[in-house]
Parts: sequence; structure tokens; C-alpha cells
Amino acid sequence: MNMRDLTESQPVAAGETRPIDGERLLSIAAVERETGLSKDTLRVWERRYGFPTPARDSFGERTYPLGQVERLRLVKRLLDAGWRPGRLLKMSPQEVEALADRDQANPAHASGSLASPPEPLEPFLGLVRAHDAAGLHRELGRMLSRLGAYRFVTDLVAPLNVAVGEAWVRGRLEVFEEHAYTEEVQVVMRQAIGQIPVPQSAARPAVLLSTFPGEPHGLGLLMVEAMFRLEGCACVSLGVQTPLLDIVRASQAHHADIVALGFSGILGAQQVLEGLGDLRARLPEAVELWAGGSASVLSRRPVPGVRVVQDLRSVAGEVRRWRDAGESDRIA
Amino acid sequence: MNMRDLTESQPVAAGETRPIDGERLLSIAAVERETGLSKDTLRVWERRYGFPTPARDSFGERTYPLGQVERLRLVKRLLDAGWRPGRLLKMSPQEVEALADRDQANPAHASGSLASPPEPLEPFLGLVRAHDAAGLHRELGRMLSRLGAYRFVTDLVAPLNVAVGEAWVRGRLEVFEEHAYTEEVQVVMRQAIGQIPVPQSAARPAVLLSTFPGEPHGLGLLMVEAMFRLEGCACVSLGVQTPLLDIVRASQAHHADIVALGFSGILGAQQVLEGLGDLRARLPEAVELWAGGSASVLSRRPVPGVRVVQDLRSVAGEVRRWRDAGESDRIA
DNA sequence: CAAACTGAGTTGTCCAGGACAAAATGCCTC
DNA sequence: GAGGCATTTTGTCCTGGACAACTCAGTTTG
Repeated sequence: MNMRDLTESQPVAAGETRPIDGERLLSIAAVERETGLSKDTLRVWERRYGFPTPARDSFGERTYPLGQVERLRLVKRLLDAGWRPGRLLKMSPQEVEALADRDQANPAHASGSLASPPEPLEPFLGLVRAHDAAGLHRELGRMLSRLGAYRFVTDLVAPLNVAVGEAWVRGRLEVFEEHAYTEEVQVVMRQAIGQIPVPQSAARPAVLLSTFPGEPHGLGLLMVEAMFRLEGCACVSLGVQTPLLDIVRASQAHHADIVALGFSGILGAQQVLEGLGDLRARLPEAVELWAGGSASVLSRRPVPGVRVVQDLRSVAGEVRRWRDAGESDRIA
Repeated sequence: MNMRDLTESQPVAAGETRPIDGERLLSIAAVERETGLSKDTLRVWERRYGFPTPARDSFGERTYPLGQVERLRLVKRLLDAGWRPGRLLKMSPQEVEALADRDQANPAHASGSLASPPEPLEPFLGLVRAHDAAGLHRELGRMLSRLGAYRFVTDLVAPLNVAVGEAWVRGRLEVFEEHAYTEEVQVVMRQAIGQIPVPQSAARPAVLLSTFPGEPHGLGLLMVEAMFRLEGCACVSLGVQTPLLDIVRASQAHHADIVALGFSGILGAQQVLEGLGDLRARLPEAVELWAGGSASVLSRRPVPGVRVVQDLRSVAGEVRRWRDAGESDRIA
């Protein structure tokens, strides 16, 4: 049993093809889970680009060696960074890896970041890389106390998320490191929300928060929730991945004035636009539909009747607008 | 635009087939998202059982009317409760609905619940049904203070989860109600964990917590985390849905002694067993692999080298066992 | 010179219908 | 009833074709 080989040394050795005797091979379903690439995509890549090249088991079903799965994960990462599969899959594994290392290489999505970040982020990234969960927790808690909930969210967590996301697409961070980071930040974010005074029960606007199915990123949701709470809104969060029909029902049940959805960019452009359009048509006109998050589709192609809130800081102003506008035409 | 029809009246009218002019139809991908049934399954049901019967758009692609999606959601719910599709799909919509209402109807999975629940659950279920998120939060917080973290988890949250799960399969609770409940309980659970004193940094055993991809249920994870923390273990949670390979890497990076995974029963039996076997083979022998949760596969078919922890209460004993056994053969 | 258009190439998803392992069920024996 | 064996059920995987949606480079227009 070459358990050692698989667990100990992990030199991100992409591109090995040999199905070593005794090596555990992955089914196409397993590869879908590990990489996030759909079965359809995996099959069509094989047909078109000649990669991956899974072996077949005794039933004629695809079995992927670990090395190819690693390479697929790398390709997926670059795909998310704006590269196109046709080019990546024609390159040799070495070339692809070199590409991932280069910094400004990303063809699209040139990060027009702020000139000077409001708070230094490096110490926190260092803790993530050092796998010091307790330390990260401690330091985040300290910053929350120092900055207060509002500035903690806008000046630290938001830019930190961007930095972590960028580090990830550049291969500076492993998936599990990003997971551990997200978890720790969530804990402190909930703490931050918990220390905001609870508004009176019938506070308005009443906000319903969630994400679409397939969108597992809940951190952005927590950040907006903090913003809404700081403005004295009544918030109900459904957590992530609520089916569309249930969002509609929940908005009725909770008498929501605003339905706020988060988008991280994982969902395809079409899914986002179709979903928002669909939801818009199913919600009463009086209920506002807000969409936010890092997904670039939102700003590129506006959906009628959907308010795009890119910056967390603008939530306050938008809530004020809602309240000002409301006095006249709302009766309830 | 018959927006009204779609948003206002929701008589759970299953089984209507007419594609009303102007009604928004769903693509197969959208139905997959709404129902949780895979595209393959939807197509094969259509072929075999004659339901659903989607219309086709101008490109020849399936378009599902809302009524059929509702019926599919109902069928999915009964499927999870132990019924078989062949029978459900041959029945008329009315028969299926009647089935959902009946109580002890469930053919398999007869809930062998405890004789007397330690705490009365009805008040909490009432708050869930009344969509009183703030009230639920308040009452849970009160119970946390009254019972302390340990009894809060074992005597209230755990049975409450079971009750909510049962109410859901019986159609007593909507999906969004379950989402709102889960979210609120999570908040209080994190609060509960936060009030447990932090162990010294090098505390042992070091526990890594997560779930497999496809397993989005994170509440159980929080409950075990509370149990571990109460025993003075060092916990690192990766949140839900971590790819297998990343669980392995994380366990190395965090020097985990125990990898604990949660299973809610959403994942298929095969996926669970294959995943656990695979992970077992990839983890060093010294690292223990614990599996818990409501998934029935765990108890039915044990995986060699995987410790099944069904009851939250037994975590304490198991940790003690680990510590006792450790003195002799562990060096580090 | 920017903005709008156009056409070629790329890419993910959808389709049909066949196949089969894994799981569940029913049947038979002890 | 408990335990082994045949049968049915059921989800997933297969092939290979099709095409809408998207990207991008080149061109025209205001």
C-alpha cells in the first residue's frame, strides 16, 4: 500500500498519467466533486482536447488517476481567473503551472484594487498560511473590538476576502486554507452581528437574505446582514442555497420589504440573470430585489427591477432612500 | 402579466400540466436546482414512468411548468422518507398528497424516537411555523443560558433537529422554514461554542471537522464541535463540502489527531462508503477517522478503520479513550 | 477615435436511448 | 421468524451529435 506517496509528499505534481498498481482511481462523479467540473464538461474535454485521459475499469467506466485530478483542479483555478480551456488544455502541465505562478498574467479581470488598503492585510494572510486558526480568530476578534462592527466589515473583512480570493486563483492558497479562513471569519462576523443592538420587532425595512442554489458562499451574506443590522433593519437570513420558489414564499411569510441576494461569481452569468429575472417576475412589485457580491455579471448587465449594490458602504444610503421613498406610497 | 397568480395564491396545486400562456417555464437545469433531482433522473423518469411531461421550447429543450415542479418536490420529499419512485409516480397527484399527510405511512424508517424528550419542543416548532425568527432566537438564547452548552446541545438542539426533519418529510414544514430554523440555531450554536473557554493552544486531541462535497448540512458539525470543545480539544473546522484531497492536506497542515465528518443522509450510501474508504486509505494510520450524523448507512455497514459516533453524548467517552490509549504509543 | 456591428471560432449544456451495477424486494428454505 | 438466492427497480454512466451562448478580432459607422 503506497499510502505514504499519496498522503505525505504533495508537490502539486500535475500531469502524471500512469495508473500505478494499487493507486486509488476516482470515478467521474468523484472527479466532479473534487474539481467542480461537471460530468458533461469532463467528457467533452476528453473528446475535444484529449485531456483528461482516464483509464476504464472492467465496466467500461472512466477512472481518473490522482495526477490528472490535480491538473484538472489547477486548470479549473485558471479558468475561474479568466483563462480559456482551449488554450490551457493544449499546453503542457509545466506550462500551465508556470502560468499560475506568474502574477499579472491573468488576461481578463485585472484587479483594479484600491490604492492603499485601509488596514494592513499581510499579518492575517500570514496566519492563514501558517494554519494558525486560533491566532487568526484572536487577531480578528481584536480588530473587531478596535474598529467596531462597521469598520471591521468594510475596512478589514471585505478587502481581506478579496486578497484571499486573489491568493487562491494565483495558487498561493490551498482550497482547505481558504475553507479554514472562511470558517474563522464567519465565526467572528457572527460575533460582530451579535453585538449590534437588536432593533424593535417591527423595524422596517424587513430584509430577507439568501443565495441561489449552487452558490455556497455565505460570507458576503453575513457582511450585508451586518450592514443592514447597523441601519436598524429587521433581518431574516435563510442561509445559502435556497430554491427560488422558497425565496418567494419566505418573502411573503416574513413580510419582506427587500430580498437581498449574494453572488460570488461561481454561478454562470446565464444562471444569475435568468434566476434574477425569474425571481423578479415572481415577487410582488412592492418588494425590492437587491443583488450584491463580487460577480461581475451584475454590473455588466443590469436586470430591470433589480438593484445592484456592489459596495457594502452604499447599503446605508440605499436603506435611507428606501425609507424616504416609503413614507408616501407604502401603507401597510 | 399574471404575476399575481404566481406570487399570491400558492395552494400547493400539484399536478397541473397546462402551459399557461405567459407562465414562466423552467429549464431542466432550473428544475434540478429547485428539486434536487439530477438531470439524468428527470429524463429517465420521463421515459420510464411518463412523469414529468415537460413541454419543449423552440430549440427542442424541455420546459417544465411550475405545477409539475411542485409535484416533483413533493415526490422528492416522500422519496427521502423512504418511498420508492416507481410507486409514487404511478399514483395520481391527489393520492401522493394524501400519502404525505398520513403519519405513520412511511414504509421504512419508522422513527424509533425516545420515549420522553428531555425538553418540550413544541414551543420552538411553533415559533418556526409562525416565522418568528427573532422570537426563536430569543428563546433559544434563553435555553442556552438555562441549560448550559452541553445540555443545550444534547437535550434541546439535537432532538429539535430530529423533530424539524420529521416535520419536513411530513410536509408540515416548508423548505424555507427549515432554512430559517437552521440559520437561527446556527447563530445560537456559535454563541454556545464561543462561551466555552478556549483550551491551551497545544491541546490534544486536535480535531479537524468538515463534511464531504454534496453534504451541505453544517449544523451537526457545530454540535460535535461544541462537544469536542467541552472536552478541551483543539478544533479546526473547515466548514462544509471540503474535497477529499483537501481534507487530507488539512489534516497534515493542522496536525490533526482526529478527522471528524458529518453525514445527514443526503449523500447516497455508496458515496459515503466509497468516500470514507478512500479517505481512510489516504490518511496516515495514526489519524483517527470519525463519522457521525443521522445517515443510516453508517450504522448499517461499518467501514474498517472508521469510528462511527452516532450519539453526541458518546463523544466525551471516545475522547477519553483516545487520551488513555495515546499515552503509550504516541510520541510527538 | 470610440462605439457599434459582424462573423468566425469556442465552449458548456442539452438530447436520445442503450446499458448495467447497486440496492431493494420478494421468495424460498431452514 | 432468520438467512441465503433470484428478480425487479432505479440511478448513474455511456456514446456521439447538436446548438445556443459566449468571446474575440476585425470592420464599419457616428
